[in-house]
Amino acid sequence: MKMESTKPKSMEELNQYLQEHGVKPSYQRTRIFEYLLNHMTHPTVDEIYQALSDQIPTLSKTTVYNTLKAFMEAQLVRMVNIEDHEARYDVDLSTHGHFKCEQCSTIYDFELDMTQLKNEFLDTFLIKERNVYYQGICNQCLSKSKRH
Amino acid sequence: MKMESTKPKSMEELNQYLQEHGVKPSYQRTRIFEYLLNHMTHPTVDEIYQALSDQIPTLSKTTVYNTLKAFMEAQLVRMVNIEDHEARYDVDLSTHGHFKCEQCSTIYDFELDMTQLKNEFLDTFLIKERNVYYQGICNQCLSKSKRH
DNA sequence: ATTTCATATTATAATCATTACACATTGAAA
DNA sequence: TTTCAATGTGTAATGATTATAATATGAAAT
Repeated sequence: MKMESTKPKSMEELNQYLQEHGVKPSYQRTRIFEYLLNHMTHPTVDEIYQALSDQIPTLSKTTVYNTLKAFMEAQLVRMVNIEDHEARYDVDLSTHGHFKCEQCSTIYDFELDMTQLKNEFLDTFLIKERNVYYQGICNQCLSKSKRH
Repeated sequence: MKMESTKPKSMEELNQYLQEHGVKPSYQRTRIFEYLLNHMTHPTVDEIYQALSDQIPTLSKTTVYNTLKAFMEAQLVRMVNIEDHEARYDVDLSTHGHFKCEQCSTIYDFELDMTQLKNEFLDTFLIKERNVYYQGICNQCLSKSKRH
């Protein structure tokens, strides 16, 4: 099953997807994965916890941490460390870079052709993960400040 | 004054360099900058503090934090966030990527030609900083494990 | 159905990096 | 030498994450 489509997924579909990827589904895990699918804005642990604890009053923040760790190990999510001291999570596993706007704090995804980057030095290295983080001011904030 | 050369710098030279870049020199600041120049291994705050507190017994970790913050604002150092929850610092301001070995935890610098990365989406964005972080296993660790 | 047992969840406490704050020190200008 | 701002220091507070121990769950075995 592909998770790319924007069509809402049923709990059954999500459970099956988790199982296929070696993660035993549970109510909490499924709901957390569902949240990540519906909020591809690189949420933090706290954002996930706050959003879901309304609907799942017993939810523990530890569970969110444990679940994201399990997702990471199963390679279902990617950690985004563009901010200091706050891990963010991304279900979009396609190759892309992240741009963080200093003003509005939005994190944008952008396409990235890594194959363009040749590097002889790393030829003898085993590269498992590539992260590209840019920072600056996004076009929205730029046009806002121009208007004043 | 260029700080690239590997030749040891006198306190006077370092003071002058800091002053030129808008940082008022003090004994602590000069010694911390000297440490960064002599240890381009992307040290953490704690590593800097531990190393220097022997020679400067009154040194406070807060001073290390404050000093690095001042260096950052003066654009004398670069923060490396390749590890979760631990900022590292780099006096090498040239364009380069960082590779972290999962096994030996060494952080390698590698050359990087960012101009190769074209991206239309970001054309309207103001990019101030670019960070490229790779992870995997370095050639040293690879050859070690092959031998067994 | 009941027991068993591993796994998942939860609440709490502990840890670690970082920041805030209040006070002490320095160093240069008046 | 007085003054004043900037710098340094020690301690406490913060915030994210991890460790731990107790409870709950859920499936296999009886």
